[in-house]
Formats: sequence, structure tokens, C-alpha cells
Amino acid sequence: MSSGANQTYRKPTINDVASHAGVSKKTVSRVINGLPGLSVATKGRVEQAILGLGYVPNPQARALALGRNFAIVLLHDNPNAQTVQNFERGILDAIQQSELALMVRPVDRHSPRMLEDVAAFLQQQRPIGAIILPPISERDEIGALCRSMGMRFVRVGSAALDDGDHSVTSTDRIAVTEACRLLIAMGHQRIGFVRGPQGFRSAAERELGFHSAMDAAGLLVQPDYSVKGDYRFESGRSAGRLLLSLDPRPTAIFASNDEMAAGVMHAAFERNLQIPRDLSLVGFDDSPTATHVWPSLTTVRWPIRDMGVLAAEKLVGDFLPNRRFSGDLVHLPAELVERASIAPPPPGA
Amino acid sequence: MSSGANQTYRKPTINDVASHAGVSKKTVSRVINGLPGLSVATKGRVEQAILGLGYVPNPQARALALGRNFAIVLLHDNPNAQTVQNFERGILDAIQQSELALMVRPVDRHSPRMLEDVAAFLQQQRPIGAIILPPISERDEIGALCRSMGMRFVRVGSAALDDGDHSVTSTDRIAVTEACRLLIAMGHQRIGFVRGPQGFRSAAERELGFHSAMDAAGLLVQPDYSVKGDYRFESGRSAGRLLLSLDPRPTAIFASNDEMAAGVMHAAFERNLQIPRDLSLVGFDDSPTATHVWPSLTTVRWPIRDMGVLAAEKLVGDFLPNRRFSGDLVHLPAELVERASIAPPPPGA
DNA sequence: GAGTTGATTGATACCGGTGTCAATCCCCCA
DNA sequence: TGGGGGATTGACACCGGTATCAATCAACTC
Repeated sequence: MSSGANQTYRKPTINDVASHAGVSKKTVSRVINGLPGLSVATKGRVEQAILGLGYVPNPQARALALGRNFAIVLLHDNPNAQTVQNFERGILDAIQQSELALMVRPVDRHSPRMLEDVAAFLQQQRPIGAIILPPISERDEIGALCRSMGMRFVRVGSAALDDGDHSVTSTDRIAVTEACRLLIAMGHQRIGFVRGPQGFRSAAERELGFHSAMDAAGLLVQPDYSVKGDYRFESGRSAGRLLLSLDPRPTAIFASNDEMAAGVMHAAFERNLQIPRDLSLVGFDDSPTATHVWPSLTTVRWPIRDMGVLAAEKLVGDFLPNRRFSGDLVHLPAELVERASIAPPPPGA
Repeated sequence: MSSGANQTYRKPTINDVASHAGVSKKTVSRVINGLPGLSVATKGRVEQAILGLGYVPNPQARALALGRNFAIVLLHDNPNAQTVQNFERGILDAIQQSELALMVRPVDRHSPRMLEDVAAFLQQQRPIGAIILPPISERDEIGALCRSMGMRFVRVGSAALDDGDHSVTSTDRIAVTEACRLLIAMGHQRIGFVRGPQGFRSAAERELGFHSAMDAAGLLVQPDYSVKGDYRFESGRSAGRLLLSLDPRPTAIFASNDEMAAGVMHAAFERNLQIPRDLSLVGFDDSPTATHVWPSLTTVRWPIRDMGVLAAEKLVGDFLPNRRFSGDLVHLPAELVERASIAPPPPGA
């Protein structure tokens, strides 16, 4: 299990550097942290010693002395592996040049002790800050918790969930509106909608985007053309079966994510409908599924990885040598990706 | 950006507990760590004080004093979001009752300084141990590196990559053989194979599994029926186009992962072939894609999450209050998942 | 009753950094 | 040449734990 090795080599510490350079450890600390007020000669000697010994500061000691861990925590509730993973990549992109580390912490949205768990974790690990993914980011208590702890945080969501320093979003709603407008421009009038789970801000935003396009075109959304789902494949299939059994049935369907869109596809194929000939279909996420299904799915691409970068930069920009985004930026553009799953409605419809 | 809070509350430390209980901090330390040789009375007083104050040990201070961080590092090279994510979940399942944290560290397989990067990271963060995912786990140098640093590690792969204390695998090869045997039993004789990228152990194992089934059935694998791929969708599509243009074309294809299998599906649909009527198809991974495509894909399920649990238990079993697997276990069963993409070959073929 | 022994417990140093504040140095001016 | 003042630098305490080893204490032996 554990493998003990003979410790022939001890990592050099600040004390080694100090004695090699003939200065005090405090002076070495000044050099490491780039504090002003050092003579060029001293600084040079210390830097020589650091290079010569291959010295790297011990993050644990720093963490103890400073009372905080040089790490960012990603709090998430497993909405979707791809999303979390992309977020991680974005955060890591942003912090790779820094000395920061990334810790991942899934939390259980349904646990009554969720907030206590998060609080305990943050108290324990004392990271510099936390990046919180939806859906848990949507709960205002979590912002309040971070504030009360004096913890840096950024809440990621489908709409601004907090003030500009604490939120990162993408323009989901606008992109959904754009997608639906495209369907309408193609001639679709009966457009079905598969909603996301209740209580999710992202679901609400997508629905608002849909309604906004329909309203603008003067089209009515009939109640039974909007079916509930839970972002999962199965719910998409059920919703699809429901929608496609209506008479007249919709000629196009917008599903609030790709996974449900794939479910709708199954429902369509079960009825021997062809896509896009008999039914146009649009999803949301641009997940791998969207390219893998046949026909490939028109969808909305969420700039997740960039949002990760932006969130990290907002959170710990002062630790980063260079940043990609302005600190004022909050909304990143979501983008319509046109693929093969949409076409004008069949003539008779 | 950073949000300063008025520090009205200071977290209790071991000293607070000690003075409240009227003992020395060392005694408190003994209670925390469950060291023997304490009188019942003392232990009780200390425990009272801990509960009363809501004391939680500071991991940074511990890390400094002990010279290591109470964290596990997951080293990976972004093979596939779902895989990494599932692994994370498994690891977190295993360590959730413990005080350990999970840190994620992607590494760049193609960087010439990969090993140095990993070494520097481990030196810096001093985690208790590292779990290494394929494909980088397949490089023996990384095992050697961990050994030389006295770092605990577990290498995850498609075959035992190290001794039993340092490797976790699933029975990929056997499951692939089983899948192909099923195709053969259905009557398929011309079976195409889409390989994974060269130099990947997982790819080699899957290929061995395929050949083993073919050999056992006395079937010849013609060279042009085995096409190279790189685990990505596009390569699967190209491979599919190639295979399906052969004359006679294969009646079944095994693709070394689901993503490439989806590519093969596209190639088949482009030629107006129906699955499984004209072509049977099997993938590997049981990724979400496998259920999302139509027809849903017969595939091999990799017990990834369990492998994460097992890896974590191997690595830090001594920190865990209870474990799910025996420490001797190395191979976890991969499992054939039968879905709609396979059928007997068409009569004439 | 003195000495021995094992069980408890504490004093103190230490892990490797940072913060505080005083000491030292150097230069300049009167 | 003495003194003022800013620029450098260092001594030392501290962050919150753990390790070492000695001290204390009660019980037991003879």
C-alpha cells in the first residue's frame, strides 16, 4: 500500500537558501514574494542560491502562515460530466502559470446539510476561493455563506446570480431565442418545447428565450406543446412521445438540453418519423452527443471552458501573471451551432 | 474580487481546546489521532471541549508538521471527460468519510517535460498519494518516479501495469472477446475492427480481445478489415467509410470505443445502410453516447466508478473507516451491455 | 517503607514559511 | 565630524499542528 523510500534526499527549505546566500530567511521570503526594498546585490545572491538548490517554497507552510490554502475549490453538483470537466479545464487553463491548485468538491444538492457541509469543507481547507457551478450556485444562501466567511467566490449560472464580481454567465437566453427564431424563419409555427427541471435557473432561462422568440413572432405557445423534463435522456423520450402523439403534432421541437433532444429523437424514430424531414430538432449544450447522433443535432454551444477561465480570473486574478478577460466581463456569448437536424417543415404541415 | 469580511469569529485551534479541557495540546493531539495511553477521564474532558468549541483540526498545520498534504492527486491526460469524471466520483465515494481531499491535475502527455512537471507538482503539493489514469499511467517512468519519491501511487489501466498494490484494471480484454464471440455466435464471419491509437495499452488490449475471439472461432482477420483509429469520432467515421467500401464488406464492426462507433454509424447511414439490419455494431465504454444514438449501441461497460473506489482504497485504505473492496483485488469485471445495434447478418451475406 | 515499573501527561522543539519591529547601514547636510 | 533620515536587513514570535523525551503519578514488589 504505502511504499516507503529511503530518504536520501531532503527538499531544500528557505533556511537552506538563506544560509547558502548568507542572508536571513526573511530576506529570502522577500525575494520569493517580490517585495520591494532589496539591494540588487542581495537579491541576486538569493536568486542564485534558489536556482542552485532548486528551491521551491512549501505551499503547506505558506498556507499555515497565511491562514489560507493556495487552492481554488470547484463546488458542483454533478449536473453533467462534460460540463464539469470543461469547467475544470478552463480553470486550469487560467491558473496553470500560477502556483495555485484546483480542488474539486462535489456536493449533494438534496442533502439537508448541504450548506453545513460546504461551510465545514471551506473552513477546513481554507482555499483562496470557490467557484460554484449550477445548479447549487443558484441558491442565494451559498453566496451569503461565502460572504459571511469572507471567502472569495464566483457563482456560475445561466443568468447573473450575484453582482459582477461574483458571477459569470453566458447568454443562454439570447441564443435560445435566436435558435427558435431560426426555426420560425424556416416556416415552423407549431414548435414544441421540452422544459428542464423545475427550480433550475438554466431551465427557466431557456424557457424564457423560447417564449421570447414565439411572442416576437406572434405565435401562441399552447400549453400542451410545452412538456416537462428533467435534463435526462429518459425524460426527453417521454416528452417526445407525448409531443409527437399530439394532433396536429409539432413540426419542430426545442429540447432544453442535448440529452433530452436525443430522447426526443428516439421517440421520433419509434414513430418512424424522419429528422429533419418530418421533425426539426434543436438541443442545448453542444455535448458530444450532439455530434454523435444521426442526424447531427443543431444546438446551442455554451462557452463553458471560457467561463471557467473567466471565473478563475475573477476569483484569483491578482495571483495570475496574465489574464485573458477583462475583470468587468460577466456574460460570455452562447452560440448557435447549426447542424443537420433542422429543415423547413413538410409542405402539408 | 476579494471580499474582506470583518473577522468577528476566529476558528478554535488546538490550543483553545487544550486550555478549555485543562490539558496540554499534545494530549489533545493524542485524542484527535486516537492514540492509546490516555485515561478515560482525560479523553472525555478533551472530547467535551472539542464538541463544545466545534473544533476541527487545521489540515495545513498537520500537513506542515507531518510533511505531507492530506490529499489525493488524480493525474490524468484528458482521455475523455466522462471517464475522468466517473473516476473522480469513485475516488470521492471512497474518501468521503475521511478527512482527505481530492486534487485534480491534468498533465500534457505530449510535453517533453511531462515527468518533470509531475515531479515538481508532487514535490510541491506533497499529497499522500497519486492515482494515475491511462494513458499516462501506462508509462513505466511514472511508476519509477513515484517510487523514487517515496510517493504512494496506483496506476489504472487496461491491464495490470504494476504490482498488485499499485494497479487497478478491468477485464477489458475478456469482455471484448465475449462481445465478439456473441457476434460470431449470431453468424457473423466478416467482422471489421476499428483500432484505438497506437501505443495505448487499452487499444492493444481491445485488439487482443478481438483476435482471441476470432482465433478461437477459427476465423481469419484479414488485414484490411482492421483499420486504425484514434478514439475520436472523426476517425471512427473515416474507418467506417473505409470498412464499408470493402467488397465484400463486413457484416459487423467492433469499434474500440463508443465515440468511434458513433462515427461508424454515420458512415453506415451515409451509405443508407441500416443498423442492425445491414450492419451490426459494437462499441466500448458505455458512454452516454451509447444510449443516445439510434439504435442504441451494444457496448462494453467499464466499471470506472468502482475502479476509482478501488484505486482510492488501495492508495489510502489506512485512512478510511471502511472499505468496499479487498486490498488484494486488482481486476474489476467489465461487462457486455447488449442493446439494439446487433443482429444476425443479412441472409445473403 | 523504599525502590521499581508502567501508565499518563506535559514541556519544548520543530515543520517552513510570514509579520512585526527594531537594528544597522549609508548618504547627506550642517 | 556628528546627527538625521531613508533604505536594507535581521531577530524573533507566530501560524497550528506533531514528535521526543522527560516528569509525574499510582501501584506493585520485596
